[in-house]
Amino acid sequence: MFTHANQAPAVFPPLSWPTIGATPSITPARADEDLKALAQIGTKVRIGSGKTIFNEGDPAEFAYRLVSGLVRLCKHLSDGRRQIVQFLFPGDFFSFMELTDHSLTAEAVSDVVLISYPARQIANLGKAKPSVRERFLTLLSERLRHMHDHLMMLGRQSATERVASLLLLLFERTGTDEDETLGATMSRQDMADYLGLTIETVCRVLSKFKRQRVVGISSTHQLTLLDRDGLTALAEANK
Amino acid sequence: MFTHANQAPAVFPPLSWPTIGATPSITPARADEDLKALAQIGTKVRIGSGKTIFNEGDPAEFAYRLVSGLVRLCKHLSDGRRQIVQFLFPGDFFSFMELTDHSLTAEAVSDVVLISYPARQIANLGKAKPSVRERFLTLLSERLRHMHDHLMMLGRQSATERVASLLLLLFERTGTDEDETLGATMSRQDMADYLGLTIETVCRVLSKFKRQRVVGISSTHQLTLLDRDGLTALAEANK
DNA sequence: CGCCGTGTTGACCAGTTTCAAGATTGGTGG
DNA sequence: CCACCAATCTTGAAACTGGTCAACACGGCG
Repeated sequence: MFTHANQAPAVFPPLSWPTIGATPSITPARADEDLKALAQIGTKVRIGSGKTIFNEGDPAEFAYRLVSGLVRLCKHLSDGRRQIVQFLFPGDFFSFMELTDHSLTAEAVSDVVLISYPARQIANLGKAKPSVRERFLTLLSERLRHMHDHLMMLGRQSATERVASLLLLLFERTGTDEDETLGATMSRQDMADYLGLTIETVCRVLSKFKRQRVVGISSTHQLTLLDRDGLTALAEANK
Repeated sequence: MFTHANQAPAVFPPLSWPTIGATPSITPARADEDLKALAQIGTKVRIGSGKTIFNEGDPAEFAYRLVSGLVRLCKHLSDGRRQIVQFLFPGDFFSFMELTDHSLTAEAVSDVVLISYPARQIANLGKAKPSVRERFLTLLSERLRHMHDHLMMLGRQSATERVASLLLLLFERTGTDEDETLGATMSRQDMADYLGLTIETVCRVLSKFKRQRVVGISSTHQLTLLDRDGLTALAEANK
């Protein structure tokens, strides 16, 4: 259902840590070791499409790694407004390093398989293995950086730029090449709530992209990447 | 020039870590110890208003703590659009835990005094004292949470709600009480770039607030907090 | 086969931006 | 000390982007 982003033909779960910037102190051997240690304490969980994994405010008793499917992390306002803060793809860790309560709600966008790790054991592992802690820290930093881009997008970019950016992200993270169809599928509402737009605006921009032959839209609303460079040009703004 | 947020009448720099959520494992004694260790490796620096402290992409050779004044962290687009990601107040740490390069530009909003710590020594201190590392990690987590709120603001809130939120933040962080005037001062452009709005919109909203007697605006554009509850109601949206 | 949920499109509307004209303050130099 | 200039803030009017409301299309499912 989902393709794994740029990864060696690995079985579930992906056997590597997410690619992160050069971290000289962490050798591949060490990485594998860490992964093994983690594997010891994880439990596989299945979640149906649309189900809530945890709510904002719940005590953060587990950390997770997504194996397959798509998850959204979002924030809700009392009047129903919603902002999606992050989409999670297979291989992604989430809810690590939460202080005490979850600061976001996690929901399954599709049927999902994930591995849950008791927070307590993660903490212990962190104490025992500095390299693991180091790695989560790096993950946090990366997250922060992505957040900066998201802020810029919501604060300063047009609807066209936003939609183009999201599509690029989706094609990127699912390893979709030109002329391939996006494996991951999400509703227009999800796109809109990630982009700070309405469903209708997302639709209109997608229609425009279709007319411009940058993406294809099938009868079942599946998206095909037709012209990556064209899309990149539309997302523009990148720096 | 700047008042310190809810802090004991302390000399510069504030002698406490920023208040963070309950962290049972860190005792006050330990905290003081950490601060002392940090103080060993810091150097005081003075930066003039408007000057750049570091640019996005520069190698991250130092971490900082703001002593007095106001700093903005921002991202620039090639066409000049700008998004302010965070304002820093006295006592705030920044640029800790950067991977290799700075992901944001830091500029002095006012004349500023800060303490710079060589990244290398911070790393060493982190290795030697897990409690320090723990603390920076918590700071990162807190930052991430605040970022979620900022995202929601830019993605889903009206101009009125945004301006009200920023004012609340400023009054809060500078410890301004009702009928007091905001110590920290920033241009309308800075407000606009934090809020994802234009100068003119910020002006209009502020004028409205003035008419509603929620804030006062002096002839030198200084802001006075008149009705905190009124402002809170306007920021609404909170959850 | 026909309903239901989601996506698409159009017409109209609202909030925000853009453009442009003052107003006010602070600084500079006569 | 005052006139003038530059920078910033404020306000108004018009333009525009994106939002709202509403109709319709279409595929999935009972």
